[in-house]
Order: sequence, then C-alpha cells, then structure tokens
Amino acid sequence: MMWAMGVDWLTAEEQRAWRAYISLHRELTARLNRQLQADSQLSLPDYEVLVHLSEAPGGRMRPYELAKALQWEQSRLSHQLSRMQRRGLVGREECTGDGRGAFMVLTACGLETIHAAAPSHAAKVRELFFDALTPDHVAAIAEISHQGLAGLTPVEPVCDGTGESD
Amino acid sequence: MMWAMGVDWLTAEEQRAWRAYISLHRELTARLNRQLQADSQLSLPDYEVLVHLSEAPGGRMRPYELAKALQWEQSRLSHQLSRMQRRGLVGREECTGDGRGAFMVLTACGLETIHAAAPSHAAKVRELFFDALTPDHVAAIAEISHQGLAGLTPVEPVCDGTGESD
DNA sequence: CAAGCCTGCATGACGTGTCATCTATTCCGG
DNA sequence: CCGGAATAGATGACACGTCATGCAGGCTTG
Repeated sequence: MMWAMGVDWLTAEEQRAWRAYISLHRELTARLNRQLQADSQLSLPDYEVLVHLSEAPGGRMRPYELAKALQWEQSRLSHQLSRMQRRGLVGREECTGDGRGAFMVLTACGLETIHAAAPSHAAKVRELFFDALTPDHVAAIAEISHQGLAGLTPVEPVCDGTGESD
Repeated sequence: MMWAMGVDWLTAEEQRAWRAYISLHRELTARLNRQLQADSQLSLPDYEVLVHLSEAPGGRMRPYELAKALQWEQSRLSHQLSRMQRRGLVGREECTGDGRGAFMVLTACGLETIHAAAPSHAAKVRELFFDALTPDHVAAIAEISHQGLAGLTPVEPVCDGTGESD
C-alpha cells in the first residue's frame, strides 16, 4: 500500500496554491455571509438577487432574465425565489403577454432590506477584498475574471454530447 | 421610489470585477464537480477528504486533524465523513488512548477510488486553472492565496511535509 | 479526588445547490 | 390548423454547509 502521496498530479507548489485558493475563497464568502446574516438576515445569494432586482427598471424582472444576469441555473433561482417570496422579500406577478412566465418584483420590504444591507456589505467586500489586495492584484483578478479562465467561462448549456471531449 | 442603482457602494468597475470573480469561481468548481461526479462518483469535498487521508501515514487521521488540514468546520467534516462512511469510502476506528476521539481510515475502496479519480481530476484542475492562466496570474493568485486576503484569514498550517513557517 | 472546564465529535434543523423530471405555453413548419 | 420542438418555470429528491446543541471523555485546580 502506498500511502504517502503521489495521488495528485499537480506539483507540490500547485497543490499548495490550489488548496490555498479554495480555502481562501471559502473563508471570504463565509465571512461575507456571516456579516450579511448578522446585519440584515440575508444570505449572499439573497443579496445578489435583491441587488439585481433593485437595479432593474421598476424593480421587476423575468426569472429567466435574472438567471442570465446572475449566471445562475434556472432551478437554483427558482428555489431561491420561492424562499425569498416566503420571506416577503420578493413578489410574483403574472406576465400578461407570456402565459408561462412571471415577473418577480421587489417588495417594499425587499427594497428596504437591500438598502439597509448594502452599505455595510459593500464596505465588507471592500475591506476583505479590494483593500486587502494591491492594485496589481486587483487588476490581475479583474482581468482573469473577465476573460474567464479557459475562455470557457460562459457556462453555456451542456449541449447534447456529440462526443464532446472534455 | 428610486429604482435604478445606487444600492451598492462599490464602483461600477469594482462591482463588475467582484461579480465576475464570484461567477467564475462558481463555474470553475461546478465543472470540477461535474467531472469528478461523472468520472468517479465523487464530489469535490469527497475528493479533498480522500486526498488528505491518502497522504496521511497509514491512511488514518483523527477527524480534528483532518478538519485543521482541510480548514473545515468540525461539523461539516463530521457530516461529510458520515456520508462517506455510508458509501464505504472511509471507515471509523476507535481511538485507544483517547476515549472520545476516533480515527478515520481510508478503506480499500476509498483508496482505489482516489487513485482512479486523481489523474483526470488533476488534469482538469490544470486545464481549467493553471493552464488557463499566465504564469504571472498564477503567481499573483498563489501570492494572494498564501498570504490571505486581509491578513485576517487564519489560513494557518497548510500541513506540508517540509516544515515551513508562515 | 471532586467540580468544572475544555476537547472531540455527533446530531437535528434548516438554508442552499444540483439534477432529473414535469407542466404549460409559445413558436414554427407543413 | 396540427404536431413537434423549444421556452419558462416549478418541483421533489438528495447532497452539501452552518448553526446550535448535546454529550462523553480528558484536564486542571483546589
């Protein structure tokens, strides 16, 4: 039995970097989550939805638009919206003109909540992320994030597999 | 009602970078997850646990050691280990010498699974992460990850054979 | 050595995320 | 107009994560 390593085919340095990256990201989002939760009873996903909705004209958006804007899977969004509706953060309106769809609208409560939550959350993001990095690092991350890692970023649909090599 | 923005106190550019970063990370881990799942019926968390266990002498570790190495919350690990035990990937042994604790051991199945999963997973990580970045970007991320974002990140001991202070 | 605290770990409740599946509509071609 | 495909969305099952809590076994101190 060969315990002792050799399991991963990344170099030791790559492993260290990769694991550190994963841990750091988790730690970062965990802190943001906790702060949001403590200050505003919101989760990070809640916040993202509310921000997008509040930026939309009329505070209303079709779920599919929201999904595209957030780059979320439709079903994730659907669940999320249900939960948020239960809590009164968003409301559902029928979509005249397209019988299958709907409109999600920001409620007064949702608007109030996001307005109350935004300042401290943004401050926290700035504190933990932007202020903690050198301008060079910020630039690097921005560049990487915008171009997508393997040019593959745009999730696309996992199309029918016509032998799609992975 | 003031729809139309102003909710976030990050600059437009910061928002773009931040959101892109979040989306990119999600997409990256989602792909790794899917690949692992398809190839080896493992999740990323499963994989991480198996790797650490397989690197431990004897393939055995105390849960609290594992938690520290992975930088996971204890309760998360506990749940994870239960699930993995149910699937036969790990086993539990009593810890003589400390009545409250236990040892988690890699089972034959777990060992086989991780050995089978590692090559393609490592290749995928390399493909999506390391190969997709310029050396400069890799260096930047490594630097950021290792030093932690706000110096607040208790990214303590990254247990590494060759002792190295932080 | 007894009282109390700290540790190691499990567990139940609940929010979150994904996948597969299902429905209802709309769209499009014949 | 009919039938099939694509679209919009919901939903149930189940994995994952966190929090709060419980608890037994070690440790410390008087």
